[in-house]
Amino acid sequence: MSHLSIGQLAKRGGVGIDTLRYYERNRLLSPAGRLDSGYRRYGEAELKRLRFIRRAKSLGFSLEDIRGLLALSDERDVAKVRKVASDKLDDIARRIDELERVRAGLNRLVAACPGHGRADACPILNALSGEEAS
Amino acid sequence: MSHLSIGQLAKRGGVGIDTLRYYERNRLLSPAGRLDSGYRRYGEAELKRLRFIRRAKSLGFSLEDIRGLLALSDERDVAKVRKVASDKLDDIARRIDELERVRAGLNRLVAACPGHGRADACPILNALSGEEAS
DNA sequence: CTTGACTCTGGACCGTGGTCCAGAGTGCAG
DNA sequence: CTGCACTCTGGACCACGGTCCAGAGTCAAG
Repeated sequence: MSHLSIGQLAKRGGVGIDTLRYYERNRLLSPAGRLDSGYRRYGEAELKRLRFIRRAKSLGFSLEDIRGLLALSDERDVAKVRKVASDKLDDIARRIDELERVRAGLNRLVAACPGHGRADACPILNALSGEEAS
Repeated sequence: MSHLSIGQLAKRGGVGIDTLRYYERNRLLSPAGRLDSGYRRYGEAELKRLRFIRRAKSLGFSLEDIRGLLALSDERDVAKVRKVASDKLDDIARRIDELERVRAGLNRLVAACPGHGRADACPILNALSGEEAS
């Protein structure tokens, strides 16, 4: 059952050993057991859990989010899982909107800047130091 | 010329006193001078520079970017200013693309999840713990 | 048995952008 | 002159997600 050392799990999960110990400290992933020596032992369940964590992270969930998702998954609470995912989606949408807003403003400035000539005529510098609101 | 105390500059710039001292430590904004007591004194130039910093920050520039922009502005190097802004625009576009990618993936999962029923049938949990790549 | 690779622990450190603290000194209004 | 608000310094601390370290102990192949 628990046939993986921490190094082997790290390799199979594509993370560093320190990351696994960090996850353990932060109650995301604990070893299935320990040898008498204190060496951690992991099994297939832990590998699956580690992959869950990695996938969720790549979808933009924080480790705290993931701790919640794992708990909901253990409780098999589909409605709450959906809510967490849906909230994260809103969060991502907000971040995109904000970046789009910034992009539009900056794009306008870059487009208006000839890239040469007097500094006084550079719309970028003017917008940054200028009197009027951006 | 240097009629502003740190507290007054902080108020007029909309930042905290500690932020000004932090900017000074990080070579972004230094006082115009000091009183014999060691109290910092700022003038209009520093207020303008502070507003420049705040505007640039709101456009997504890091403090390190801003340090560069301020130097370029002092050198009146319009071409380089334009390049920095243009690079930042690329950076923002990349971040937006990445978020869009994540949003699409998560959106697909949320849309497919009925929000009730067996946990085994929840596409979100399945995607996170599942065997196939997301 | 030896050797080399692995693992253990607790704690320090990274970058980013500040924020907060104690203890001492200063500026200004009344 | 008193009192209170302000400012000074150096350093610690926050979140986030790890990464790295020393010094000691362990495992497994040869």
